[in-house]
Amino acid sequence: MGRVTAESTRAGERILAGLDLWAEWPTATQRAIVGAALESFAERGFHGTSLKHIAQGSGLSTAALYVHFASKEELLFALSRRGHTIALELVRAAAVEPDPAAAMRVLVYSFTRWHAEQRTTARVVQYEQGALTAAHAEVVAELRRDTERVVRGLIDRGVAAGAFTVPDVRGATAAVLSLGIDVARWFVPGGPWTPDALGLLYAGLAGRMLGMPA
Amino acid sequence: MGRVTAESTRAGERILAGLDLWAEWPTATQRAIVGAALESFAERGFHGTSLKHIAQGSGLSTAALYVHFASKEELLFALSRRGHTIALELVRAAAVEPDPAAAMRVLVYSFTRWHAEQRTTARVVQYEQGALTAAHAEVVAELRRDTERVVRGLIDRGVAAGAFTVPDVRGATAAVLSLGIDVARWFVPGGPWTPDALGLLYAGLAGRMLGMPA
DNA sequence: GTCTATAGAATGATAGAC
DNA sequence: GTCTATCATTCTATAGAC
Repeated sequence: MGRVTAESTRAGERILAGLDLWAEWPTATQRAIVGAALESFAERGFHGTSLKHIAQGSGLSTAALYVHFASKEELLFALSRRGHTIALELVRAAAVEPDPAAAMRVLVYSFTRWHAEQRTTARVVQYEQGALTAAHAEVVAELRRDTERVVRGLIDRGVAAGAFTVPDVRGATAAVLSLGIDVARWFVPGGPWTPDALGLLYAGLAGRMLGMPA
Repeated sequence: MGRVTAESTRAGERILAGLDLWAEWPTATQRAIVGAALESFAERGFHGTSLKHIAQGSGLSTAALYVHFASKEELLFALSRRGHTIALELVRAAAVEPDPAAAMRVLVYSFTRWHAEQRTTARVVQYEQGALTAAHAEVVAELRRDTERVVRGLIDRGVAAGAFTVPDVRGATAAVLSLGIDVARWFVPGGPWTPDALGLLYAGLAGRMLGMPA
């Protein structure tokens, strides 16, 4: 199994390296604002964050923020959409691998590692949807449905190929996604696992859930 | 396996029936306040909830709330502590079963079903800790550590007895808890699973993760 | 124990100078 | 594009009548 895990790691690392959260915000000021908002939203939540937090975190006045973003909620939306897009691209990149078992290992490795490494972004993505306007919430809901469809499609493919054995494909999809997503809630750097080690561990556990031969 | 799942269901149902969230609040007014707070905290989060929400949800004025609770944060703390205590009692009751495999099935079934059935309470328990004062956060953190210890202890016992095979006991503990906890985030009544069906499904998936013979 | 009224602070967002 | 100043509102919590 050593070879297999090393391959998953390398493929997963390549995928993660190809994703850049910041591509949407080219200027230093934008990045300072988005970075400060990200930190505060992740730590205190959207409603627990005031513009003063974001202003102080980015070294600007509250008034200056409005030159770059129309409102606090628009700032959250931009962040949430970008994070959801990254997560979707991540699972899509993993799912292109033809062998379902290998694809699933890479997917769970990357998805888990991303939730650990980018814990701040992931928290906002996974837990602050309720603060969006209805129209904005629908945009990210569609991205979430796409992500879920990719994972479900891969499990379907694995079952059809005889690589996986699952009692309930939708249930297995929910479980695989839950493992990764919940990492954003509990993971703290400096604990028992590096993001890499956790990704490998969870790839193995997900494989067992899907009835993959060890 | 039909017999085994039926037994897990019955044992889990007995445990859930023995737990009463409301025992701490005997009067109708208290229950109205706590119920309204629970709904709003779960839907909008602590910081997204104003006293007006709670007052309107309970049919009282905002001033009347202060007769029953010292502050909004004390109300959250009372709720969070009670919910954490229920979750701890739940896993403890499941872990008394001598056979590790049976105990784990009952534990995952009950824990998952509780997070689905009591989704409102579970959301506040799992996602609003950050809004507590440092002193109150420490109280619930200790309850969480106790819960984690019970699950870890059961996995240790199963490994020692040869009933489970896991590469990393702490990692397996995190994964088993994550499966149940994350249900509070995504579960909606009326979807593809009843809380009972999801509990059974996840008990099976957790068993596979732990290397339990089917 | 409940109410109306309100204090006192903080909030999201805007106006207008530079 | 950034600032200081400020508006209008909302918030948690309290005062005092019943």
